[in-house]
Amino acid sequence: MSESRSGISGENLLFLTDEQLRQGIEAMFFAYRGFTADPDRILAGMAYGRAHHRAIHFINRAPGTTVNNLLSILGVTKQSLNRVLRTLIADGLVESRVGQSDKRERHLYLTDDGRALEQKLSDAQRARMRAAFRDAGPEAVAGFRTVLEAMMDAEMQRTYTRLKETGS
Amino acid sequence: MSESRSGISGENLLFLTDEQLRQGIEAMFFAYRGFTADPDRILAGMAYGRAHHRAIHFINRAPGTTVNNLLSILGVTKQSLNRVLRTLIADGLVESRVGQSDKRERHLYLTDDGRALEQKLSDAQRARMRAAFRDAGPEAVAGFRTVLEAMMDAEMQRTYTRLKETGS
DNA sequence: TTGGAATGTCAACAAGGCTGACGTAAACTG
DNA sequence: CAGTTTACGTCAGCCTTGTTGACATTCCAA
Repeated sequence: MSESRSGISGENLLFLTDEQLRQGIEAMFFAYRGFTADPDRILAGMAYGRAHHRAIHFINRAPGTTVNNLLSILGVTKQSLNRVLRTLIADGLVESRVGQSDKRERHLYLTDDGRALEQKLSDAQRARMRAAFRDAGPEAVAGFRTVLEAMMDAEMQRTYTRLKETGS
Repeated sequence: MSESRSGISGENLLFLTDEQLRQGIEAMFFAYRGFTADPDRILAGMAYGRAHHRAIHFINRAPGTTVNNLLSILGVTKQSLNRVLRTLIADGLVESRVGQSDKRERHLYLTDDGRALEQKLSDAQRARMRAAFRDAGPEAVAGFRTVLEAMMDAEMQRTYTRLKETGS
């Protein structure tokens, strides 16, 4: 099950060696640390953490999203999300509007302050991503995205694609 | 600073637009969830969490590593790591041997039980990685690794490379 | 022999997950 | 219209995993 399987079939499968997979695993681990490092540093000063960043990111990405929708994107419980949203709303970074057609729903929007923080955080995160993309080149970037997409749960893959199409 | 910069230079820089970067960011977010999902599920049953998995992984990867070395790989405080190590040692998954040349140091090894758990966890994680690699193909995998490496902090890049060379 | 390094441990705390229970208002449904 | 379901909020309590600060021990090295 965890045997090396080099060069047994027609194509070259050396990239599927356990050693290669392990390197991929470690690359994910170390890279994710870098990925979150810059926004984390900014947030450390304030009373916010990574969870706030995620909420702000996806509210900005899909303005007017409902709480339930955000919940399914973030993959946490409503209690967990609520704790974060409560502080963001209290601090005037997020606005929660009662739905028009369905008044049970709350639609979430960033305020001007919220957008300002979002900019600051994603500028920092994008700067690193941009440097990495530039260093690696367009073909490496395409491969990067292909592998990441294949690594997602099926449901998250759909969410990711939906967001991608909404974006541009 | 966060302006789109498409097609201004000689080469095609469309892959560096803010929209592309944002998609990269979201891909990392969703993929990392998938990346940790399988081991997390296994660990949920036991009294262990992701921190235990990480410790076990790197002790297996570099048997005999000192606590300090592990600390710098994992990037947490000694108190945090110690809490994890203590339970692993108490449960007989990790063995801590006093150093021979320097008796202040503790060298860490997996026991047979520890190796068994490591196998179980990394089998699960590798299965997903293998499927993703296979779907994406060798060139995408190469790109994936190039971008991830460029995304790491410089220090982690060195750690990653050192481990990589030790491995094979 | 003394200072500093490596390690371990105690205490306290915070972020951010989780479950369970409960309440309210709105919408849906028979 | 009555009853059920849905969306959301909230309280209480728990867990893991991170943090600081303080302090003890052991041992190497100047």
